[in-house]
Amino acid sequence: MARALTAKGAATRQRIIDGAAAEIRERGVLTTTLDDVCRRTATSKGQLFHYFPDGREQLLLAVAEREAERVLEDQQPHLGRLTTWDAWQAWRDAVVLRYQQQGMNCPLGVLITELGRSTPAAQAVTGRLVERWQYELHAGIAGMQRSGRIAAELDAGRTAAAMVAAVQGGVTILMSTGSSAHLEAALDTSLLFLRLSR
Amino acid sequence: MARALTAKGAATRQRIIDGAAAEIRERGVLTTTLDDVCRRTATSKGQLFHYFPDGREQLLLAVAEREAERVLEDQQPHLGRLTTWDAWQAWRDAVVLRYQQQGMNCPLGVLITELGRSTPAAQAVTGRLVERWQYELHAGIAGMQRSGRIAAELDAGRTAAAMVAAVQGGVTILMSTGSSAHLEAALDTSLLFLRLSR
DNA sequence: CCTAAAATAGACCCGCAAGTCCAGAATCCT
DNA sequence: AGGATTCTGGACTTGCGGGTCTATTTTAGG
Repeated sequence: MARALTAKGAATRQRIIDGAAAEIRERGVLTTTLDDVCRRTATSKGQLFHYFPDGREQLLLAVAEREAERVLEDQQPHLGRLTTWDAWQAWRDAVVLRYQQQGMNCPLGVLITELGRSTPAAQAVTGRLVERWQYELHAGIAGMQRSGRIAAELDAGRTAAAMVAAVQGGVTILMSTGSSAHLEAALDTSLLFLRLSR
Repeated sequence: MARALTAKGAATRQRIIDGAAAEIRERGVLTTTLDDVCRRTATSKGQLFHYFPDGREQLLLAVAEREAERVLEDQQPHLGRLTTWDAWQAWRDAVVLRYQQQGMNCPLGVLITELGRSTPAAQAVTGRLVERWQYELHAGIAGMQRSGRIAAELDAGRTAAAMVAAVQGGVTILMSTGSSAHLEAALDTSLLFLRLSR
């Protein structure tokens, strides 16, 4: 892809991704058409296929990558500094708040279910996200172990994996029921577990 | 729906649901067309719309209800008899096995994400499933508390909610990455938590 | 400036799949 | 038996949306 891209072109391309992401967040992947994206971003089909020659699928993948970034960004700066119990609590609150605000639309989740089956590229996006997320939690737990606030015997890697799963599940349930009760229970129970292990 | 339904008619209707469910399990909701279902179940468009006047959406909802039943059925008899640690372990193994076999296709999950946004009926299906699932786990925990194997102070309801979320998340990650590591970590950590609390 | 490349516009094509319709076969009921 | 009802088949319509094509405008840069 030795593609020449002027500043204006790059801006348009980004505008398309952002607009598509917003549209998807509001109305879902399935009901979002390329014409919708064009209307919203004040672009034309020509431009869309100019910047995404492989069409819809390529655009969705770009959106998925962007949304995956957001997932982690929105947990910062807490996620990167899980060195005290207060920090863990702040992180927990940030996660709950973020997903309560997003409500029942999880663009990333739907994108993955739509793309994941066919494209290995989409699977890679999810894989990397889960990996990074788990890595951050792992680092947090390990740090707390070093400072003696969590028992050293605890398997930090497995516990981090379990926490990622718990949050993911809480979000999924929030998505389909509208209630954040499960997400909160999952987070609180996870934190309680970390405390208990000591 | 004061609809007359002969025995033959009811059988055909069921055959359509089963065939659609199988097709969806194999190839996904998005790529399953009504013609696919007709071909597989040796029926015609006429029949399909005869039994599901509201078309595709109504059929998908019926399939979702059926799949929701399966989710709980496949965890039995373990889920109903969580009275010993061995039983919990057997349940854990059953869940892991079931989803490993299902692989990356979670018909229910995709059905919900496709239907959930629009239809409140689909939301109700999910809601009921989560509720019943959580109820069973709650009962199991409460029983273990009564027999003194789990600390009485533990909030059984919230813990059950957290476990449902954890399993759900593990399944979601299994779906998009193909690895059951997170599901297993989530289940094992949950059980460890129950044991630890004592 | 002037030219080549990139950006933009939007009309058009085309296939697919949901949904319609009607005719004919099987069945129920009394 | 026979009329009503339900069941079945499949050809047909229709709309939507992804993707193509070409003409025009804008920008880069020498």
